This record gives sequence, structure tokens and C-alpha cells, in this order.
Amino acid sequence: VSSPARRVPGSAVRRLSLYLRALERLEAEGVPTVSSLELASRAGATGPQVRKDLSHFGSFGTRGRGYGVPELRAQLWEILGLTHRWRVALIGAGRVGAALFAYPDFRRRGFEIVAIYDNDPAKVGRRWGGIRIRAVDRLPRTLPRSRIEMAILAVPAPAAQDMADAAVAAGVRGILNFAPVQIRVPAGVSVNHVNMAVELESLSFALHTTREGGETS
Amino acid sequence: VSSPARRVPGSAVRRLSLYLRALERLEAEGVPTVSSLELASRAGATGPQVRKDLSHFGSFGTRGRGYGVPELRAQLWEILGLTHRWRVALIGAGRVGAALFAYPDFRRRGFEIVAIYDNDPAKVGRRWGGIRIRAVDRLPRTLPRSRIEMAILAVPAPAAQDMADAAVAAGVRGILNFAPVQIRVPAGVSVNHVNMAVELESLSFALHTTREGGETS
DNA sequence: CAATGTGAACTTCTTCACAGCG
DNA sequence: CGCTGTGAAGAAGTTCACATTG
Repeated sequence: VSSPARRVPGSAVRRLSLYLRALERLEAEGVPTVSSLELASRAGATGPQVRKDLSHFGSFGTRGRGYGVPELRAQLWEILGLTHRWRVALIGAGRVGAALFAYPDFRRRGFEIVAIYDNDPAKVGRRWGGIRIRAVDRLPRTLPRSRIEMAILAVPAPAAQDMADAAVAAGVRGILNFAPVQIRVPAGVSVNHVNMAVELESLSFALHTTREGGETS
Repeated sequence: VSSPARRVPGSAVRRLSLYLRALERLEAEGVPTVSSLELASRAGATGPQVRKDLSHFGSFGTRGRGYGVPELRAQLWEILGLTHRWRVALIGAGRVGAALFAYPDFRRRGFEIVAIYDNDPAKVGRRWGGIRIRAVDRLPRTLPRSRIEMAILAVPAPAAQDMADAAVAAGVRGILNFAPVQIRVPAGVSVNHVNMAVELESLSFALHTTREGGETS
């Protein structure tokens, strides 16, 4: 059912997230079943694309009927690895860190922030939702014993690479980087970048270039 | 010099942002000249890719020498439309909005937040850096006269589409959406999505699937 | 001689059309 | 009969090799 599946385009995986969100809303509305077309329209994709994306992992629909909403939701949950409870460290307790920490879907999706680091002495020792903020220079010592699997980097650009190195040295295998720099990591570690500057500038480009615009990312 | 350029891949434009950032650092370091290879390594790309991306817009280098750092920086600045001062509305003054508002590169890049909206009565009337927060229901009346060109949507998911509609009705041609929903806009309006959930889940997928990982986005 | 600029090969992703099935 | 699942066609983007030039 949840298939190993060779060679799945990264863009397809990202769309699965969008499908998942749409399915959650459908389920909340009590809709029992969706066609690929209906799901696509809710998630901003196309019918064939939904079917192709899903086909990388198996057959989840019924011909002539569509997909069972709760069933498909559960499948995507599984495929995306959300059944696992991910232990996450938040590195950087500034405004961005605070916004992330307060993000409600976090916990609901199996991501559990179990450690917070910051280099501001005024913040170290404070607690966010029961978690004590530690000094970043204690990261190499304290992080390994927390058995963290992911790190969220929400530090200023100049510090990002160092923090990433420390996290990787401490056994982290996935990093979500909010700093506007490209992070280098050894093979075997995954990095995803959330770079607001890039998005803003590509928007600037679109508006500046065409008098037409159109959907972009 | 700054060329019209047909059919530029969106991904190439996004990389230009990364090159720009790298060039700014190089300039700060006083480096006068870079090769495509050196620039690529700083921006997380490859030599040929840098050259191809730039070639969509013209010839900016000197053979045997490389690119003049300040010159290329200025060119990218121009290409990305950053010479224009973009008038931006921030819709949603919660934690995400606050983090964005405090983001220093904003202003430096020509993005000027000239209006802020929120639906929380406790926030309406307050000032952020001299800008009064207005009630969202006044957006249709007040936004058009601000001659806003872009909107940053930092509202909860259920409100996002309505706010987008209102912004578009008020003449906004570009939207940067932080809400985890797909926004529908008429042709002629550009939307970029920053969806943390998608990034987290694709990271979850990568870690869950392979025991190898690797660079992703 | 070093490094750009670019057409052409290649790879990857998306779209399409339709066979297959409930 | 409707809608899925998928191989095959097509489009898009990336890599490569090299001629070109200061």
C-alpha cells in the first residue's frame, strides 16, 4: 500500500502536501469521496496530475467513483512520513522562531519541538511552552542526547552555516532553513530552504517584467 | 542591457535572487570580480547554470576574466525589478506579520510597507513603525487610494481567499501568500506561496523514505 | 589562456489519450 | 457510464562541449 517507489519528483511530493490539506478540509466538510478533478481544483493542480502523483505510490481510488476522502488522507499521511513523531530542534528564538513555534499545525502533523536554542543571553533560560531555551554554544553538548532528527534554522544569515554544521554533527538528518543563505551539508542530510527574499524578488520580477502576471509558484 | 527576454524559467529567476545575495556578500568583502564557477559555489548552483541563467538577459561577463561584482549586482538588481520602489500592504499583523515587518532586507530591497491590516480589535489603531493598523473590513475602501502594488498575506487559512479577493479588487497585482491554502486569482495577478507545511512535509518524506537524504529544494 | 556565451544533447517533469475497471 | 491508472508524447529545464574572445 505505502510503496517504496523509485524516483519520485520532488515537485510531486510537494503537491502531496497540498492534496493532504485539501483532503483535511473535505473531511471536515463531511465529503466522503472526491474525484481527481475535484481534488485538483481544491489544491491548485490538474486532474491528470493528481492521478499521476498518486500513481507513484500505488492505487488508492475506485474507478467510476473516485477516492475515499478519509482513506486517501490516511495514505498520504503515511506516505509523507507523518505517522512518525519527528523530534525537532528550533535553533533561533527570534521573531521567526516565535512565529514557527506558535504554528498550530506543527504538533498536529507529528512535529514536536523538543529543544530550543538562542544566543541572546536575555532569552536563554526562559521557557517557551515548557521548553527551556538553551545557549547555542551548548548545542554540541546537549543536542545529541535529545536524539533530534530535524532542525529548524531561524537564525541570522551569518550564523546559519555554523549552526547547520553543529546540528549535523549532533546527528540531525534534516534541516529546514529560514536564513537567506545557501546551506552546505554533507551527503545524507536533507535541506529545505524557505527564502522569503527569493519569493519577493521573483514576484517583483513578474510584476516588473510583464503587464500580465499570472500564477507563479 | 536589461533585456526583455522571452520565456525565462521561473526557477532561473529564483536563482538570480541567490546570485544577487552572493554578489552582495562578495562586494562587502571587496572582491572585484567572480567567475561563474566561484559565484555558483557561493550560491549553491553550477557554473554552466549561472552562465545560462544570466544569458537569458544578456552578456554581463568578460571572457577570461569573469564578472565584475558591483556591475553584475547592479544588473541583477535591475533585472529583478528592484529599482522600482514597491508599495506593499501587509495583511495580517500576527506573529508571522510581525516577523515579516521586522525583516530588515525588506526596505533595503525596495519593498516599502505602507499599510497594515488586521481584524483583531485589540490591534487596530496601534502603530507599527509609524503605520497605523487598520481593520480588515476597511481594506476595500482604504487600500485603493494607497496605490498598493503588492500584498503580503499573513492571515489564517480560512481568511486568505477573501483577503486576496479584496486585495485584487483594490488593484493589487502581486500577492505573497503565507497562508497554507492555494489562492485563486484572476489572470494578470501573480501569486507566490510560502508554505512552511509543504517544506516540512517534504523534509519528512525525504527522511522517512531514504536512509540517504541529499539536497532537496 | 582562462572563462564566457550558447546551440545541441540529454534528462526530467507534465500533459494527454485511452484502455481498464468497478 | 464515469473515473481511475498509465504508457507514450510532448514540453520544459538542465547539462555539456566547445567555439569564441578579451
